[in-house]
Amino acid sequence: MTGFETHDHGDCIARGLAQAERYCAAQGLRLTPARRRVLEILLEEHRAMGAYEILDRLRAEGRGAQPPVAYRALEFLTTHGFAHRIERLNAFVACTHAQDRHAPAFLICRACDRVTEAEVAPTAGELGRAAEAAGFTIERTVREAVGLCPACAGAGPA
Amino acid sequence: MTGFETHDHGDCIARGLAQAERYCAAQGLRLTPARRRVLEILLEEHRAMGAYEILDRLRAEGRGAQPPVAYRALEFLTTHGFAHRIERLNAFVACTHAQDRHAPAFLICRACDRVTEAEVAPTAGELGRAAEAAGFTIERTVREAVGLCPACAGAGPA
DNA sequence: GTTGCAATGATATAGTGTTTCATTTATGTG
DNA sequence: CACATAAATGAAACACTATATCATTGCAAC
Ligand SMILES: [Zn+2]
Ligand SMILES: [Zn+2]
Ligand SMILES: [Zn+2]
Ligand SMILES: [Zn+2]
Repeated sequence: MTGFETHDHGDCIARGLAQAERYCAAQGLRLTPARRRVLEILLEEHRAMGAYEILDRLRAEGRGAQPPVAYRALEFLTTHGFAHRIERLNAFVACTHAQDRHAPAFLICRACDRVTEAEVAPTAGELGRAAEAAGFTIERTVREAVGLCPACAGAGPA
Repeated sequence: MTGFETHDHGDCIARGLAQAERYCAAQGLRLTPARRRVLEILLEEHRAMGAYEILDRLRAEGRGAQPPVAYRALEFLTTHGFAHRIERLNAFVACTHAQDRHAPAFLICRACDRVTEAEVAPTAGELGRAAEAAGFTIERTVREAVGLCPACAGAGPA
C-alpha cells in the first residue's frame, strides 16, 4: 500500500502512466493527451484532488479548461480503473493497484485529507449477505473509512 | 430491514418520531419544530431525499425555506443518528434502526434510487485490519453498495 | 432583569457537476 | 483519396449542492 509512508515517487508516477498506456493499447482505448495529463497530475500529487483543482492546473498550463474537460477525463479514468472517485471528498485519486478489476477501499484522514487505497475482497461479506437476503444485486461498492492518519494522530488531537 | 419490501408505513413514521422524541428528552437535546418536521418528511417519504427537495416541501408548507434551514436540521439529525447521509447520492435518509451507535451500510438501487439500510458490525473486518497495519485510526466508515433492487431487476435489464 | 448560549431568519456566495451544440479528429470503407 | 461514421474536444450556459456571515429571536441560568 502506498499512501501515508514515503516512497520512490518518480518511479511511482512512471509506472502508473506506463501501466495505463499498456492497458489502453491492449484494449483499444485512447489515452488522449488530456486524459493522460489528468492521470499524470493525479499521480504526481498522490492525493485526492477536486475536479476544479485539476482544472486550475490545466489552466496554468495554457490548456482550455472548462469544467467538462476535467469531468470527461475523470470519467474515462474512473471507468477504466485508472483512478477512483472518493465520494466523501467529492474528489479523485489515482489508483495504486494493478488494472485487474478490484473493489477499492479507502482510508481518508480528516485532518490532512490524504487518502490510502487498501485492497479488499470484491464482495463484501456482511453487506453481501444482507443484499442476498433482500434480493438486491450489488454491482459496485463504496468503502471509505474516515479517521486520523499516523502523522496527524501524532500531531496531537485535533 | 425495512426498505424494498412493503410494510406498515404509518406505524413506521410514528415509531421513528416517538423514538427521536424519547431520545432527545433523555439527552437534553432540542427536537425543535423544524428538526422534527424534516425528520417527519424523511420518514414519510422513506427514501433518500436531497436537501433542496426537502426545502421544496417546507416551502409548500409556508415555512421559511432558505438552504441553511434544511442543512441545519439535517446536520442535527445526522449528528444524533436520526438520519444518515448517502454520499453517493448527496442525499439523506431517515435511520431505520435504534438510536444505539451503529455503523450503517446501504444498498442503493441505481434505477429507482431507493435505499435500504443494513446493519453491519461497527469495525469493518478487512478494512479494519488494513487500517491497523497502517497505523490509521478509523472514526467512521461509509459503506454504500450500488446495484439493482428486486423490483428494478425484475423490470428488465436497464 | 440581564447575561449567556442555542437556534433561526435572511442574504449572499462558494463549490460541484451537467446539458447542449458546434467543431475537430481519428477510423474505417469503397 | 473521397466519403461516411463515430469519438473526442471546445465553448457557453446552466443546474445542483453546500457554506459563510451577521443580525435577531427564544430560552434558561444566575
Ligand atoms: Zn484502485
Ligand atoms: Zn493526516
Ligand atoms: Zn441507521
Ligand atoms: Zn430499484
